[in-house]
Amino acid sequence: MTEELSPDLVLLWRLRETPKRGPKPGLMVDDIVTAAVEVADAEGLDAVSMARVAAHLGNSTMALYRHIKSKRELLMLMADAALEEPPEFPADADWRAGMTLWARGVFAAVSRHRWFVHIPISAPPFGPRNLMWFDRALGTLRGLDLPHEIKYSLVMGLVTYVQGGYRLALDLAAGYAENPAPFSGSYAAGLRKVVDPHQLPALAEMVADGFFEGAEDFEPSDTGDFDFGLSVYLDGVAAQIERFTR
Amino acid sequence: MTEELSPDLVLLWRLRETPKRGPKPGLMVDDIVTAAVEVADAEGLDAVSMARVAAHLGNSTMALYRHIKSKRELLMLMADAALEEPPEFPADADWRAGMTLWARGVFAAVSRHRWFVHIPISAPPFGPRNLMWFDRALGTLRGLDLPHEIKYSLVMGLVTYVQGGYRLALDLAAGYAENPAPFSGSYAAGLRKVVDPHQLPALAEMVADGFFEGAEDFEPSDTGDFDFGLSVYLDGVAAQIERFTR
DNA sequence: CCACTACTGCGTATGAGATACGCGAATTAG
DNA sequence: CTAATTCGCGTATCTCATACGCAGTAGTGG
Repeated sequence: MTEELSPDLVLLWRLRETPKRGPKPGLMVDDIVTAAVEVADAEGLDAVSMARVAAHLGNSTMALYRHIKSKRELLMLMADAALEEPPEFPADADWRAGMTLWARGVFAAVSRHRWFVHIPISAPPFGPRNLMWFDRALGTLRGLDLPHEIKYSLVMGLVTYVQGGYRLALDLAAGYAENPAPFSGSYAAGLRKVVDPHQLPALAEMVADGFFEGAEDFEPSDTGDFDFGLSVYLDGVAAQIERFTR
Repeated sequence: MTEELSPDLVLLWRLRETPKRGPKPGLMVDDIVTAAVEVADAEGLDAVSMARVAAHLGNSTMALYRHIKSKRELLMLMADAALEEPPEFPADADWRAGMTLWARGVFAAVSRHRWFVHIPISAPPFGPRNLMWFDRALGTLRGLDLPHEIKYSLVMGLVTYVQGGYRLALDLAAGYAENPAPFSGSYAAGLRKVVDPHQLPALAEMVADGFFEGAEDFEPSDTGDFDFGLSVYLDGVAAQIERFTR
């Protein structure tokens, strides 16, 4: 019954037993991942090439392939490493406080590793850190008498919303930092030029009222907008909980 | 006062006037974008290289650069092209029906162009189609006496949630199609091997109850999960509307 | 202590991809 | 006609991921 474990799983959970024969490895998977994370933190995900990571380690490019099958695998490992350990959640917090803390925790981790949101996802969460965060999110609903399926869906929604929101915020911030005025001076000025009140009535109304005027600054530290969005989702969660527990 | 328009804007809105001198162009921006979209539809976003798109058009690679400054620009144009025209929304629908229709419309468009969710966003929405969809979303809140800022935030939340949800769903489906059993047989089997009840109590509980057992199939046609998430968010919107209008 | 075996690091080579640069041909304004 | 443009595209450079295989190393069984 000791079924074969998949290579991805072995890698993510560092389950490979150290070989008896052969030379001592001068390099470990963790070293590679750490180096890749450092490169990404400093210069962004695009700067993470096998050559770049190897140089950061003082090794040659091809040495990495002894420990990692492909760059895809490296990215998968980075995605787990970026999430760090989730913080301790107070046991007495209700679900809403818990989810808010959870979102802030994700924000803290992602802020330190902004490239996280760009790693392509191709499989359900499976790394140790990913599962830890998933567990903590589920944990906020502990004690509530909800079907597993509802809990799961509510948490998946939370994950989706939080990651989507951070991705949008960070992308805009990065785009803005790189090119502060993509559309002739300002977003508002650009909109005024192309928005036709007949074609886009609702938008035109906001433009006319000057709503976009001050909004040049897309700093993600400006979490006000994001927090509001989160509270909207949490209001929805509250409604569902009420519906199911009454 | 005729301020200079930015190149991106000119390109997105096709505002460049046709030059008087020189040979007739045998190629237009729209041809290139259409070809790129066809390639992406058929073989995915990774297959979209300048060479591939040019070959699809029967032109040489470098010919494209006469019309497009960089691949980034091409992707930007593709992102707008993928969104097609939004459908007509019934005028008598309330905001909730409107947002639901909106989400379904996005789903329909994205389903035809699954690569859409992978195009990196680096600036606020500005293409004609993007603004059209944005306007329609704002339009669902017409007639409600809400501050612009609240409407804007509610719509941004909707966009975030819907795109995030589709991205997740499509990525998992793609990953599953490519590698149906990434973790020794099944997700459930893999989880059973690595989830420690002391480390991950909430998750372990679900695993023990067999919750993940049947969930091998990550088909995005399975919109039930997504619809539920959307309804959660819309419940939140309802709560906000109630708070602000009464 | 020796041969064997399972490993290690890494050099070389291949093939794709983006894109700078600039040439020569086409087209029209004056 | 001549000069001003603008077009298509060939050539070349640089960056990457990665297949392949060699040579050296450390336990192991004789």
